[in-house]
Amino acid sequence: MPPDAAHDTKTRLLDAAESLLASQGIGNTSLRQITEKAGVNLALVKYHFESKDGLVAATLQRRLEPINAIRIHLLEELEARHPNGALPLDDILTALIRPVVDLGLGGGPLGRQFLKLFGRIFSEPAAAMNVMRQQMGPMIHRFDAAFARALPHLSDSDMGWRKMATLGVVQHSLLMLSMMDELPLHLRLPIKFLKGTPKPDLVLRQLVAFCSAGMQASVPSPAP
Amino acid sequence: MPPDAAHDTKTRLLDAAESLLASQGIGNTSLRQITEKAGVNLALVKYHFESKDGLVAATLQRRLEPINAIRIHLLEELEARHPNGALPLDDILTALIRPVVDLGLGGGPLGRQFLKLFGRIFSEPAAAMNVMRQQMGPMIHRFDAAFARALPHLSDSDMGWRKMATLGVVQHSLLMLSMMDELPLHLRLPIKFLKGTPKPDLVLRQLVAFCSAGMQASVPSPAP
DNA sequence: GCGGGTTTTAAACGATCGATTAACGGCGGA
DNA sequence: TCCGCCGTTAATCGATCGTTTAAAACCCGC
Repeated sequence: MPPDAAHDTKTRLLDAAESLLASQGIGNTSLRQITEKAGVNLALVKYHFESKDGLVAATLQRRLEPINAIRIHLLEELEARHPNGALPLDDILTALIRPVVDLGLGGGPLGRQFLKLFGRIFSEPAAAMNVMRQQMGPMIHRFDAAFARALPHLSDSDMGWRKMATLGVVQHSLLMLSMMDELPLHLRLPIKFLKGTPKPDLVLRQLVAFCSAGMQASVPSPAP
Repeated sequence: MPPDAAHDTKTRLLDAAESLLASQGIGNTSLRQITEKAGVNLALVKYHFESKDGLVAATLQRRLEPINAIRIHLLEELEARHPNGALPLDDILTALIRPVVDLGLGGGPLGRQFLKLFGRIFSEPAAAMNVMRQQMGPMIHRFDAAFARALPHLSDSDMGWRKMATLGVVQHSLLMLSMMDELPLHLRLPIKFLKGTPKPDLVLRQLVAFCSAGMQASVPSPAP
C-alpha cells in the first residue's frame, strides 16, 4: 500500500488505460497512447505491470474487486434480514445489479468509462478472461445458491439459461448506456427513447423488472 | 453478380475474414492472416473491398442481409395470419430471434463463427456501425410497430428499455453459445449447464420465454 | 490471335507496435 | 559520505501493420 510516487504513476496509468481501452477497445489501443495520456514513460508499463496484458488485467481488477465485494455484502445483508427461507427474487437481482449501475451512472465520467470497458471484455477474452474468472467466479457462486432457493422449481438447465439471459440484459443495457454520450446522433437508434442520462434508480428498476419477470417465466414446454 | 473467378476470390476472403474476425476480434486480426488463410494475394483486399474496414463491413453484410430479410418475411406472414388487431408477443419475438438462432446453430461451423463476430461488433463499433445501422435499422423499425401494438399500455420509455434488454438477451446468449466449443473447460462457468450443443428449437424457446415475460412485466413504479 | 479491360502478383512504402536495454536520478540507511 | 535500491528516462530492437505501386497474367469479344 505505497503512498509514494510509484502509487501515483500506477494510478495515472490505470486511469489513462481505463479511459482509452474503454473508448477504443483493447486491440486498438497502444501502450504509447496510454503512457502519453498518463504523462508517463513508456517503459514504466513493463516495470509496474509486466506487460500490456498485465495492465489491462489490473485495470479491470481495480473496479471489479470493490463492485463484487459490495454485491456480496448486499447479499449477506439480505440473508440476515431473511434468516430462514428463500430470499425475494427482486432483492437478489437488486443486490447483483445495483453496484454496477451505481458505479457507472452515479460516479463521475470514470465510472461510465469502466462500464464501456466491461462491456467490451466479453468480446476480447484473451487478455481479460483470467481476471473475469478470478473476480466474477466466487461472487457468482454466492448468488447461484440464492437464485436456486428463490426459484426451486427450475431445473439446472432452465436456471442456467435464465442466469445467462440476465447477465446479457445487464451487460448490454449498460454498454449501450455508457456509449450514449459519444455516439453520433444518427447512431442512437437503440437509445433514442432516452432524453438524457437516466438516474441510477430508474435504470435499476427497469433492469430488475425485466429480469425478474424473465426468471419467473413459466417453463417453456417442447413445441407441439 | 459475377459467377467468375473474382466471385470465388471475394467469397474466399469473406469466409476467411469471418472465421478469423470471429475468433480473434477485428483489431487483433491482420489482413495478412486473412489473405493467407484465403490463399489469396494481400493486395486483393484493396482491389475488391477498398480497405480493411470495407472487408469487415462486407463480411457482416453478407450474413445480416438474408437474416433480416427472413425476419421481415416471418413478420409479414404473421401479420397476414392476424389481419386485424395485435399480434401475439411470443410470435413477434420468435420471428425476430429464430433466423439468427437457426443460422448460428442449425448451419455448419460457419454460422457459429458469424454469431461470434456479430457478438463482437457492439464492442468495436468503428468499422461496423455503419453496416449495423444500414442493415438493422429498417428491420427494427418494422418490429417496433408490431411491439407497440402488442403492448399498447407501455410508454415509449418503458418499451425502449425492454427492447434494449431483449436485444441484450439474444446477443449475449448467442455469443456465449458460439464460444462454447473453443473456451477452455475451466472458463465455461456461464454455460456449464449445457451438456453439448443445444438444439435450435430449445434455444429459441428459452430466449423467447425469458424475453416475453420480461416485456410483459408490470411497469415498475418509483421506489417508495 | 490480337487488344483492352479485369484480375492477380510481387515488392516495397512509411508508420507503429510491444518489448527491452542500459544508464541516470534521488533518497534513506550504514 | 558512500552504497544500494527503487523509480524513471531516452533510445532502440525486430516485427508487423494497412496501404500502395507498377507490372504481369488472365479472359473474352472481335
